[in-house]
Amino acid sequence: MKTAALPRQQPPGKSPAFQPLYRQIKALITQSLVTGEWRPGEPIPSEIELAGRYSVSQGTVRKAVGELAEERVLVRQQGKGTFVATYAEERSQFPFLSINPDAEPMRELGAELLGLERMRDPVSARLLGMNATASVFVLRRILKINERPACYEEIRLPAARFRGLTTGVVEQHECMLYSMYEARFGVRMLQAEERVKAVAAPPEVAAALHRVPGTPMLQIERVAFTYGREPSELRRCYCDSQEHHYRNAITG
Amino acid sequence: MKTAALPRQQPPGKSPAFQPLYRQIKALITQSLVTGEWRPGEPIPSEIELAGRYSVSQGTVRKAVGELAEERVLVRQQGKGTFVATYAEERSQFPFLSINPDAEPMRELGAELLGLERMRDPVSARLLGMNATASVFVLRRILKINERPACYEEIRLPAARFRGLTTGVVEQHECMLYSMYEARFGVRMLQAEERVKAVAAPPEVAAALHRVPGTPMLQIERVAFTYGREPSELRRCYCDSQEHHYRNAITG
DNA sequence: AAGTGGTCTAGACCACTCT
DNA sequence: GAGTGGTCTAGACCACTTG
Repeated sequence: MKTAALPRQQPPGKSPAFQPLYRQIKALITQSLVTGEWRPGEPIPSEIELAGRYSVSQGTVRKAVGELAEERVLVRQQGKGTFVATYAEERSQFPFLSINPDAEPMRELGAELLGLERMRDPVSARLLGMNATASVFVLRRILKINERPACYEEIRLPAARFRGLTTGVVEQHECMLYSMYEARFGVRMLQAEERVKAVAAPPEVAAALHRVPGTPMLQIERVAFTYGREPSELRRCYCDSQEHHYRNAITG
Repeated sequence: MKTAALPRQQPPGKSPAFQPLYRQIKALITQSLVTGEWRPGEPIPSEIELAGRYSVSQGTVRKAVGELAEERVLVRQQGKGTFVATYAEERSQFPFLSINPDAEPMRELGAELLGLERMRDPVSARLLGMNATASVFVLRRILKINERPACYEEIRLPAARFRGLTTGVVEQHECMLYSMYEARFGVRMLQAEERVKAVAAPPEVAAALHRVPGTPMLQIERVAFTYGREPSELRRCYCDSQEHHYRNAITG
């Protein structure tokens, strides 16, 4: 059986930047996602078509698509095709939400919008990889789990990426912010990093969650990333953990 | 090219319990790990040998081993072989540790043993999947990060699995409990689930960590699982989050 | 040089979905 | 029945490690 006489972008061996063929294919597919050639919810070409397009075997395409599927960038459905992942129709509700009720199951998520403003904030701008003078949107809301207030959230978004954001847009999508980001602004969040601390609730947070000031609460700081690991959202969340907890599954 | 005329343990199709061949191979390999045929740190047979042993192709073995490597049950080393994962020589220090210093990098982990007792505890026994009258070891200690006290931990272990545990054994392995479990008792932890809350520090915890009672602290409850997802360790940790935080990376 | 895992191909058959 | 992803095989070549 003859071997692929295909042009490799990097010769194997010494080169530190060498990537196997399937990684190169993976990068090409990712590129098509970034440029919007295939949009969330849409099918991408079949494996056989992609193999032809990139002049590699189906197996190589499978390995590239497999990694993207593992990262939940793509979703494979046997018999139907491979689709760009989307929050819109996904049954995997509540992306990135680690807060759960202690006793009951999570039934319903709601949000009460407190305010939306646009401002300059050099610290946030830096964390979002922007120029220090760039504007950010600041959105404050109360998260309700099973109809009880659970969290006070402050969300910071780069104004450049979210041009035209209004309270109307937010209210239209209720609590499904990530679904809104994707549908209205084409920004899909893929990863997030959180830092959790225990703090005494500041007065305005305590008031909003109907607790006495100073109640111990979880303070959760999150940075969320889009394609290419670009930071595109900052959150600071104060969570009342008297009836809720932060859940995490760790693997070795 | 002829197709495998091999005995499948489950005919494909309707059967809900059907598992592809590589999963069956994976189960057989896992079995050999459970029985101790291959022990932590040791190499398992080469892919070609395994293919012969199970009468499948190397590709099928690769897929089974690949999944186990992803789950960090096995470790592949190009040119050398495939090894059973172990904490002993691993550079991946501090398994399951989510606490990090805010400012400095994590340099050094230390522990001060407060006590070890054996007792009956029906609640813990139930969580560990044991008979309610079974005994558990209770181990209390203070975790020090970069030489500063950071956490107060209570650890509960099933006495049956950890027969012969003494303070001497614990002190000999210092803070490396998981490495000790593996080396002394053949119990390797693979997964853990944590629930985090913010609470006011109880008096004895506050005293141990040199804080005033009532200081907000993270309360982290953990269940850790061995092969086959058997719960084998319970932890409750109070963590002073004034100079530390709980870190979590979430993926989609 | 021999042995190991890592990549890639080519082709077969299967299960599933849709028309 | 046609098309899709899912599994499995067989064989080639590569990179890496060890003697």
